[in-house]
Amino acid sequence: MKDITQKLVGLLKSGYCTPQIARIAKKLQEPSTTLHYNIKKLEKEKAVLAYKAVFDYKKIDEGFCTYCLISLAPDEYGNPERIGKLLAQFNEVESVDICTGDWELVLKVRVKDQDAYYHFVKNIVPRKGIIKIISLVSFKQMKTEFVTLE
Amino acid sequence: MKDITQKLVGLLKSGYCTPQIARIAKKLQEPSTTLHYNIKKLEKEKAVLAYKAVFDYKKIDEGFCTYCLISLAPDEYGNPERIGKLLAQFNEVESVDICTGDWELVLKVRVKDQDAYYHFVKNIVPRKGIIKIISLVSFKQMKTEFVTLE
DNA sequence: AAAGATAATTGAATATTATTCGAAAATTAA
DNA sequence: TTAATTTTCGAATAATATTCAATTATCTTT
Repeated sequence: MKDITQKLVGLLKSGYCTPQIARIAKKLQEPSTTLHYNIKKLEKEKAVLAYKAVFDYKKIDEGFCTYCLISLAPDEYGNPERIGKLLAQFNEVESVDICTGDWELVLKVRVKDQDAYYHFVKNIVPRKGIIKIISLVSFKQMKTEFVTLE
Repeated sequence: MKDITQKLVGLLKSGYCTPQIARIAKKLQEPSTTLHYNIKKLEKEKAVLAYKAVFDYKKIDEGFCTYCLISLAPDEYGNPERIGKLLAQFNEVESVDICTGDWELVLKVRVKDQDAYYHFVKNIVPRKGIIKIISLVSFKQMKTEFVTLE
């Protein structure tokens, strides 16, 4: 049997979706052509970056979620974006922010379990420029990507 | 003129989208009916919570983003979910996690600017049960919701 | 204020796309 | 091995997005 699921999840995680114009039109009581026009405008302005799926990550083997607070070496202060860009490339990384304060980078990371996270931190993160990492492990996700769980 | 944009953004932020089966079918070189079946299966299993838009938040007046680390009072340790649930209800809150360590709650918050954030923290967060809040302000978002910026 | 330019709204027609259905193949259970 | 269940997939249909052209509204310039 083909296992399409993995590929499917991979695509839907960051794209390959589209707005439901007819449903929105009904909801807002406006002609669908008007909504079509307004949606295309948002897209043209690049206010919309993507249309995507939000998952119950436990069910797609990404149940272990952490916030990763990263301190950079002083010689990296100049361009935290270098390391940020590097970390953004990993599929396990949901978000990368360059922040104020003691931790110059904040990541949100999703992996299968603690072992996978250990592997992530051990092999992937300790690149030169990173001085210290604090991991805040999520026990329970109550809201994600503006979507409330349960 | 109707200002549909606000309502539109509100809906697309957490739903009212759908997968593009034909496009996925072409990409994966599979019949669209097979993909349809597999997508419906994911939905039935509730592995998919929603289909939604990801925005360039600067362009929809939510350019100010922070991570909010919250310490709870000892008498709230028993059910951090009470406060979590409460905070999850705000539109400004992208995510709520119950975490290990010094901060029992971690929020991701999006508002227009620093003033709006001050208002959020001042009026909304200081509910009984919350002892301390640390705000990590994002200077630059390099990746959000699995979508890379730029 | 007026005139012209630009942007937004909308219905009708068309093009795409999702969905249903049924049959066959594959997998799993007994 | 057989029976039950799940998955694949083509053909037909239903639903939806998109294009187009005309009208209305808004903004700009004088």
